[in-house]
Amino acid sequence: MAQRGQSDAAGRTPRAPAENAAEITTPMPTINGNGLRDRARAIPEAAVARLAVYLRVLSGMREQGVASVSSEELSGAAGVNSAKLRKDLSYIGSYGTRGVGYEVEVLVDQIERVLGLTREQSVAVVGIGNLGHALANYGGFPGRGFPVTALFDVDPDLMGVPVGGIPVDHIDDIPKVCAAREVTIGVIATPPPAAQAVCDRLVQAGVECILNFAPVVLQVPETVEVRKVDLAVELQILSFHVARRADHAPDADATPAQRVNGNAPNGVVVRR
Amino acid sequence: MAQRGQSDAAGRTPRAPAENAAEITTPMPTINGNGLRDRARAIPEAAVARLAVYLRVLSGMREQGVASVSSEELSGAAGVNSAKLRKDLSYIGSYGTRGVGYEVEVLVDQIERVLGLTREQSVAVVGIGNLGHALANYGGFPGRGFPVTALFDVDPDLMGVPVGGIPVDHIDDIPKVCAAREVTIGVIATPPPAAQAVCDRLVQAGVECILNFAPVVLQVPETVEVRKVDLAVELQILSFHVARRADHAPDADATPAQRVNGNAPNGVVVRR
DNA sequence: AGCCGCTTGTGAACGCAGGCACAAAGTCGC
DNA sequence: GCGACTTTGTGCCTGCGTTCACAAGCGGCT
Ligand SMILES: NC(=O)c1ccc[n+]([C@@H]2O[C@H](COP(=O)([O-])OP(=O)(O)OC[C@H]3O[C@@H](n4cnc5c(N)ncnc54)[C@H](O)[C@@H]3O)[C@@H](O)[C@H]2O)c1
Ligand SMILES: NC(=O)c1ccc[n+]([C@@H]2O[C@H](COP(=O)([O-])OP(=O)(O)OC[C@H]3O[C@@H](n4cnc5c(N)ncnc54)[C@H](O)[C@@H]3O)[C@@H](O)[C@H]2O)c1
Repeated sequence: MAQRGQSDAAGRTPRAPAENAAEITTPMPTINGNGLRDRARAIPEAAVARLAVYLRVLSGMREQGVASVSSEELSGAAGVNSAKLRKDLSYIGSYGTRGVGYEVEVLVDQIERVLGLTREQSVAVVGIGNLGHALANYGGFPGRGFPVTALFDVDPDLMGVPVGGIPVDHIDDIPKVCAAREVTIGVIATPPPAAQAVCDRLVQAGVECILNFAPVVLQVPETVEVRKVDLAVELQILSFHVARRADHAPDADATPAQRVNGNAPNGVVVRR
Repeated sequence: MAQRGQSDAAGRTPRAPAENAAEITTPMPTINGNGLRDRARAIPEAAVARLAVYLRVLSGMREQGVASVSSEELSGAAGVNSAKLRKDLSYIGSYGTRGVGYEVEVLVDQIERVLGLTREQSVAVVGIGNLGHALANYGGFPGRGFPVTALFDVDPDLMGVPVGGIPVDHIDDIPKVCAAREVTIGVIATPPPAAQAVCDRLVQAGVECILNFAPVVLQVPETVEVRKVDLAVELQILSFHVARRADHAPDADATPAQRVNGNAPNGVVVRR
């Protein structure tokens, strides 16, 4: 029960009910209009998420001097099925060598290309509280092509104070600062009531990608991409599994199917 | 293009390739063995994630004195399709009144029941650095039934220091402390290299639900549920959309399909 | 009291994503 | 240079999740 695929509900913040169909179900000629253009669009979002994971694993391998990997090795390290991995990679092209595997260097380059990481994406964080501080101080982003270049808040005490090396600006300066620093991604870490207003400001400043930590459903134009990180929801999903397990376990034969081949009943498994 | 469903790749950390089949494809009598028990298991995980969102929206409504909602209103506020909302709610039972809608109070209670929120889930955070501090200080968790009751780290300077009102313990005390405080959920906020070891300790201490912030694929027994929050991946997905857009935009008619019916064709929507 | 309109709950259809399994393809050994 | 082995790339099939659309059910209005 621990795993299952990994299709899941996630960050995407839906909005109008209609464009759903519009996005993918474009009447039909989805693939006709223009083969090339649709190539990029054709990569399933789930695959994109996994590509990002592969990229991290591959980067680690490259650092350790690994020159080439097979789909089996890479999929193992990334925690996915090898067929899925190959299919994911096939979305971005054919860069493997049959009978051998993939060149780490090549894969890294290609995935970076597809994910748009060849160009650095400048990030702005709005709401420099507990979470905002953590994000601003985090060293993992700049190293991966996402330099945090702007911080915003409304608290007068924070104005000009450098956090993680960057001074905090007032949110009124969002348009000016974002334009100057070519911010492409906005991160919202304000209290929930302020989130929508902050979002609107970012959008007005031309930011088209938003990562939202506030537990609020943001309303945005269709041109803007929002992803939501909702920790309370994550905990509740885990809680659901606890509850489910509680309903299952007491009942004698409830879990046989899983134990049969799932579970190393007595401890074991792991094998990391 | 901004939306689309919200099925996505997400937190689930896969592992062995097999239990997939075990989990859902139980030979067949999935629904036979026992109708009731399978009810709970039958709720799609994607639906569980949305239920958590509905719950938050409903809680807000209740606080504002709203007594009843229609599926249309609620789905609008939650940013989903109304049919999907109704189907999600139908997984947990029939608590609506045709022609009228749902009683807010009832829905809140029922969703809480299904998500296992009737019992408080005690949370432990491991790795009290930037992120760990933010989590420990966050007031949103206790209020939602997830009291943070234990903090762990290895840094001697942190031992005993209270963060968010709770003193930090050494990770060697994980078994003892987790047992005493009945921790059911473990949150990993350590550097990546330490994550697997910490995870193993938590599992050994009997924690069966883990929320992992370290960009690492954790290996766990099948009995343990892991969800991953990977901010770098989130940013990369956003980056992908920037790149995609760059490929699309210059091209004249790239977005017509979406605009055609993408935009709240019949007004509706928005109304925030 | 009965009818009308509104909203739920769900059956059925559709489409995407995942997984299996194999043919194509290229390499290495001899 | 040829054969056999290895691993990729992908066609096909299966199944979940989403959406549509409508019948059933309930309250209110006349
Ligand atoms: N801290 C966590 O671990 C955590 C966990 C889950 C969710 N969240 C969510 O993340 C968000 C931030 O959490 P936090 O703990 O950092 O909160 P916080 O209260 O510590 O910080 C919020 C910051 O936002 C600033 N702010 C307030 N209104 C603003 C506005 N209109 N424009 C710009 N800045 C504004 C405040 O001055 C403050 O610095 C909240 O929505 C919270 O629900 C936080
Ligand atoms: N800070 C962020 O915004 C952010 C963003 C994305 C991901 N992350 C990830 O979250 C994790 C934590 O990030 P952070 O910025 O808080 O790091 P940090 O370095 O600030 O804190 C890490 C903490 O873990 C403790 N630690 C180290 N080894 C440990 C061990 N074996 N057992 C227990 N504790 C141990 C350290 O003492 C330190 O207090 C990292 O894996 C990071 O990649 C953080």
